[in-house]
Amino acid sequence: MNDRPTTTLDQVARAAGVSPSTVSRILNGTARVSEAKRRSVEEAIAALDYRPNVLAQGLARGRSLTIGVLTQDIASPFYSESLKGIEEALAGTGYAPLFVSGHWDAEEEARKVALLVDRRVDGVIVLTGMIPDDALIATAERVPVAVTGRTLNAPRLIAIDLDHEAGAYAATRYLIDLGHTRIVHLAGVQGHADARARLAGYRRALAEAGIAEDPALIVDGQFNENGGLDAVNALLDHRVSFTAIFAANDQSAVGARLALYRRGLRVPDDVSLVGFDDLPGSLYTTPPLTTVRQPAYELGRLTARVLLHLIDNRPLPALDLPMSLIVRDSAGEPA
Amino acid sequence: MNDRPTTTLDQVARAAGVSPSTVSRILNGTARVSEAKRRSVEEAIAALDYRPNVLAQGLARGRSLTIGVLTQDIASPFYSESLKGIEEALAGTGYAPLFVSGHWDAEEEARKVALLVDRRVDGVIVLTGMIPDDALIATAERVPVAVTGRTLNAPRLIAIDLDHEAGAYAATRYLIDLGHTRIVHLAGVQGHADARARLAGYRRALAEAGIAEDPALIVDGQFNENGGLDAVNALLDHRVSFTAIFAANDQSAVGARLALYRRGLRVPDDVSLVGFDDLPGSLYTTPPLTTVRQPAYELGRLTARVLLHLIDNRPLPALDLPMSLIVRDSAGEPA
DNA sequence: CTGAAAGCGCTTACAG
DNA sequence: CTGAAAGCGCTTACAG
Repeated sequence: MNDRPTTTLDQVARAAGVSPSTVSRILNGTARVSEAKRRSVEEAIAALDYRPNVLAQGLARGRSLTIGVLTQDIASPFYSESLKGIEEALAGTGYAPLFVSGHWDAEEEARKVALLVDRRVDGVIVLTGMIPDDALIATAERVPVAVTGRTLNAPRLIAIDLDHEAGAYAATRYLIDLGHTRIVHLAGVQGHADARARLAGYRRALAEAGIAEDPALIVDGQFNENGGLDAVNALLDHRVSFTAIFAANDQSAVGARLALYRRGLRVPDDVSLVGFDDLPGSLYTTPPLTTVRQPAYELGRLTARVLLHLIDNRPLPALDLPMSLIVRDSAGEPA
Repeated sequence: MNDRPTTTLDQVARAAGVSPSTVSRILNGTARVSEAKRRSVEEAIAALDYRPNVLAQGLARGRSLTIGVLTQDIASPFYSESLKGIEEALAGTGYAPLFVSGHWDAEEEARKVALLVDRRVDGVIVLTGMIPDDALIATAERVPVAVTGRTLNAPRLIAIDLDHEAGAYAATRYLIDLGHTRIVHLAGVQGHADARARLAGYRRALAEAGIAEDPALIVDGQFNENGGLDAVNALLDHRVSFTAIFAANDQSAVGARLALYRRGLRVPDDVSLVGFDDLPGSLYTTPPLTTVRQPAYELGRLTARVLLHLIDNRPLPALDLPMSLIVRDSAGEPA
């Protein structure tokens, strides 16, 4: 039942009284064709409502016109912005993105990448993830790959990273300049390179300001709302004193904000809060969140562009994208 | 540069000393094969690291093993939950979802659907959208389609809708039972069927309670944060009196909440607020949002399942999914 | 400019 | 059980 007869190039050729080769040439603008034939082919195409079979084209040309994209969670508020950027960069190029999710599991990521390769994608984009470098290098032997969130050098592979350490430094430094010295860091998931880099930036800012690091102030926020909520609850339960929180991402900042709200602590009057990412929703938290903006959309767009260049063997564009502190209303001077 | 030589089925056949047909049969378990040949083929596959070309399989079998999914915005917090449900339902079936975005523009949606058809997807899922019914019915002549957010009857097409009117009724009724009579409705985008149904539910609840409808209380929230923010600001500027807000979706509720915050109005002490959708983030707003839960994830999963059944001509599962009021902390009795 | 032919990498009746 | 052959719907050297 699945098949309604689709019209094929051969039928068009017959209807127009020309050879299939000619139809193909007209379709692809791949050679000069007499006006008469062109016209009759175009008429036949219109009359039959012919649309080329992209799969068949792919098989014949040796390229699928699809770009595989490994994200971690299709519904992630952060990465979905990057997906949007990828969509945008691919629009009008003939390439379609094929999205798969790895869920931060190295094995699942590897399986999903294999699935992309099985479908003969013309290039692969990997949005961070836990998949080991070697696996990436190995797949780059079959197909060009562009990966974000790590530094890596290999043939047919290009890695784009942002300076998370610098972003975290700027955020922490901002709080210090405001007068805070008891600054909590809601750390990200252990093992994530981003989480490590952000912690390092926090530490560097403290050290530079001559503020001794207090291990009690570095807690696990798990990169999500619930992690932030639990961590701040625990801090409050243990009567740890602090005047500011630097969260490793906006989601954990939002969780922290709710914990404070529940205890009757005001932001920023009682506690200052700074996040990381600048999710679309962070503009509308109460109060709007001061945060480090990661250009997720632009990152997606750039990564896709770079991959296209890599596929066509063209010289690559510049790869630098800035992190920037966005000052809104959630941080102020200590009470 | 794009092509590292990939090993083909023919090479496997040669290496194993059998015909290509046999290799294919073993790959697909489509016929009995002698143990000896099976073994040598399996060895050859392992030795050559052979992976079938899914595109070529698709061409030969007349099915692409991909399901086209038209969403409106890949980064929408609501629809991305449905995408996740679709992913989940398709996992392990051999089908891969191909996501495209229509951006609430009927023409773009039609173009994107055409793109899916060009790629010979085996089925199409349309997550609401503005594309007209006829267009959907026409594409159903080429490929099975499952569409959400509307009611429609046609061959090879199945429509799944939720009862938005009932959900809105429940929300409004809840506020009325709490004692509110001056209830603002932050309406959704004009022309969206969902928006109309939710407005209707609001009206029915008022009418049933004998509360006269005040046109000044029905304002445009545009289904997004900024719309909710602007609308509530305008209400406050014009000194319209109200004690509660029923927003047509959570995003506009969040914007409304920020407007109230900025004016120093407390939620729920001064103004009660109820949303619609139950986005993942609504659990973490301050205060956590009372809202009507739309089972977005389950909807995506069900839609994908139904489509698979349609493709295989199997009897369809039940299509009902409930809306439910989730009571959290943003609504209370009027001051 | 244009057609016949071979080929892309598979599958699947058709014979044995 | 298994192979040779034809076919899926295109593209692209190769000749004219």
